[in-house]
Amino acid sequence: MPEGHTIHAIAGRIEHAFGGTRPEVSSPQGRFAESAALLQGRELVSASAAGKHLFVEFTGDAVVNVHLGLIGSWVVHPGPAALNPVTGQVRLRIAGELATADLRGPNVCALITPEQQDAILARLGPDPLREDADPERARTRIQRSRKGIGELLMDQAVLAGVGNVYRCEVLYRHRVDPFTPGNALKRKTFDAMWADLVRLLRIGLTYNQILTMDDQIDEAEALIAAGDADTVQTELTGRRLGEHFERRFWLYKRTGEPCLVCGSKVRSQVVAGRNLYWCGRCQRRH
DNA sequence: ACAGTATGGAGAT
DNA sequence: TCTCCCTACTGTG
Repeated sequence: MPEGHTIHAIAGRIEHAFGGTRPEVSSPQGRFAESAALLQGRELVSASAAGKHLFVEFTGDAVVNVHLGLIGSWVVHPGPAALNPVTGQVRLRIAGELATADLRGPNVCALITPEQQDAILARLGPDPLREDADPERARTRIQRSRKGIGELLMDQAVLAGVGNVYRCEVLYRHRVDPFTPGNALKRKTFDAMWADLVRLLRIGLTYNQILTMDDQIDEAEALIAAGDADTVQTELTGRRLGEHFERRFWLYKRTGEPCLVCGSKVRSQVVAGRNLYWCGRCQRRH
């Protein structure tokens, strides 16, 4: 269930739970056992995210690089390992007195060096969730490309952290035809979509849920303004995953159903390896 | 029991 | 463009 907001949320929880401590590191499943043994007894310095990549840094220039892929998950449970029995395929477990974090089904779980981490960072486009993101890098690449914007948004070298739901929904929110060539996309349109992604991903990160409907966004921002966000971000496990708001989108997985604005049937087609949903009437080149 | 699905991406062809 | 990997859960027989 991971787009960039999920990965940043996990990094925050890992750092909050284990930063500055020397947790137990193990691989109940066995597939990361050798590396886990090397990390045992070291201090966990920090956890951070870039796009959909997660980095957990330990002392001694050891970095665990995790990529959840399509089906991975990393859940931080309250309480020590003794109170959290292993179930299923746990590739990596990090456990301390206060929390236990179980990683399952990752696409990547590897022990790397800081240099290798730099190499990964270098090939990622700007991440709307990072303060150091430079949207001009993404804009330049898009405006030099003849590929459709619906394809470019999924290219992590162009823009890091956006996945299939945010791609479909942000294009709809700005009424942009997904097949608009990058070099035909207006600068103003890109700037507006980038600003929107920054906003949407932040809300998604805070509530552990992708929200793209205006009424839900307004409600979430009101809760954040009222201080609710502090509660959410300091909880070990975050909000009960996906339960805080009703699951509802403009287009995502609504093939054949009426567009919520014009009523014409939502269309879908595989683009960049995943199902793209769009409205052929509302979304235009601009 | 088995098939199908999932907010991803790499490598082969 | 296809094929494969990773895991858990849902629906069907």
